[in-house]
Amino acid sequence: MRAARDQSVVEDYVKVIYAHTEWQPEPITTSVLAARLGLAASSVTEMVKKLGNAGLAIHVPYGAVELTPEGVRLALRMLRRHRLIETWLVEVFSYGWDEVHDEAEVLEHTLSDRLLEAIAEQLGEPSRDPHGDPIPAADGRVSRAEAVVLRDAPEGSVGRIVRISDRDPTLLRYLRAEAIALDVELTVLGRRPFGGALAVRAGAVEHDLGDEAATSIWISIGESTVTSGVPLESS
Amino acid sequence: MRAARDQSVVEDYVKVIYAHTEWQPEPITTSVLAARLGLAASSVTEMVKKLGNAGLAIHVPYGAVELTPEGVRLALRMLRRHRLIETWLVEVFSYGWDEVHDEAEVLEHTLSDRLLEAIAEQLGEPSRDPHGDPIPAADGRVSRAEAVVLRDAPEGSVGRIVRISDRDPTLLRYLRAEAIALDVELTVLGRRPFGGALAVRAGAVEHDLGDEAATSIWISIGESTVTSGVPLESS
DNA sequence: GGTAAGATTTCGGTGTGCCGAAACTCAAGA
DNA sequence: TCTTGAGTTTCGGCACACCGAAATCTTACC
Repeated sequence: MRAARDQSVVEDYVKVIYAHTEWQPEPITTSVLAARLGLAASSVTEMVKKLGNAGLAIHVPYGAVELTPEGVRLALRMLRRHRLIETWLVEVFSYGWDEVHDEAEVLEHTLSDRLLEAIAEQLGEPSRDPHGDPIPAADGRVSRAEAVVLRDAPEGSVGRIVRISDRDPTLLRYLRAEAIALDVELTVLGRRPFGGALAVRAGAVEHDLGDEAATSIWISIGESTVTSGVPLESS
Repeated sequence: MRAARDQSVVEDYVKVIYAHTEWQPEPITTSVLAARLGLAASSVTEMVKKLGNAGLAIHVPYGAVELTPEGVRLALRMLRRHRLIETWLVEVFSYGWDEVHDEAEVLEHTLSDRLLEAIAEQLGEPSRDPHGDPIPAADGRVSRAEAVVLRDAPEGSVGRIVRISDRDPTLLRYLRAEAIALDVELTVLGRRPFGGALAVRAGAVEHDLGDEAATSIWISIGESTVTSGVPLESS
């Protein structure tokens, strides 16, 4: 009976489904979802069916998985929690930005709303987390810089780093050591031949970035901002 | 597989077993344990057997349940977590002492050691929680005031309130409204006839306390302190 | 010492989320 | 159009902590 009220599995699925479309448009497939969650594909198929019954997701068999508005609301709630907690750990407890993910992964499911909102207030309702990901407001609104992933940025373009994916802590440590951080201005110099590294200039220093780095860094070429979101009410 | 590494059920059992002997000597029975945990007696019997196999408890069938040194270590660790979290919620987030229990009950299982110790440091390593319960040190030592439960205090005795059980939030709110709090000096005036209320004086005010209150308040009639505990190392 | 009441354990069974293997679907290329 | 293999779902099964009912043990009292 314990798991009956343990919402956290559902929360994880929904969060990952949503996050997948946050910086690119393709909806997620069950196998990618399985890989992200570290589960067998068969488990995910079953669970996605349950999400469907719960009104959180829509899944055409053999097709992609998409969230209902209800699912989006829950996902935004979880993303708000995750990112507020990450920010809090960095600001209040001096965690490194490469050290916050695992702790947030657990706490996002267990802090009460009351405590979470108290923390948000102490932090002054921040709008982005230490990696540049937007923190949804309590009402579900999200505002983020319009951005392209570095790999797809045209040669010669100049932009400000607005997001660095937190998927790989090793990469985060490397980037920090190289002084590649949020809000740093980057110039895309060009790509080395034969699918090689991407050459960029950050400040006065030039770097050759591998594919993992080039797909983890997002730059904003301009100052436009996108606002979206679904009200959180019934979550 | 999720529950395989979910230690929190074990942690709850061990914590309750230990807490039962914290302020009185009788070891706990499976039925009392079941009542405290809100579970069926049969479930507890089974789980206690597993605690035995795990080397955390000793249970002679049909007898009481006692912790091994290993079990005590885990229990102290959990009590430290629970009570530090309660203290933290009161100090940093202005929770009322009647509001902290449920949140702590969840978070004690989910905060990392790193975060917990950071919190302890911010609080200045407190030695007792908002209800007067001792907070075990990180090394497992416990120091608490020697105390008797109010119901058993001899008539005429004078003592300082050193602990108020947090089991019933309603009672806590009532006591707060009556200005009966930690460190208040209490005089036991006597018992009303026929198992009636216990009359006490707190400051200048007299109160008639029912049995629930009289078994929830502990007073120290002297200044002696008891230190105990088992090193926490391998927990 | 026997016995009944109460406490405790055993037993069969449940829901949940997970897994691997087998069966199935679909789309791309021949 | 047919084939094929990658991707997906179905199926049988597992571990876990739990439950109620039935069986068993203990203890207190006669």
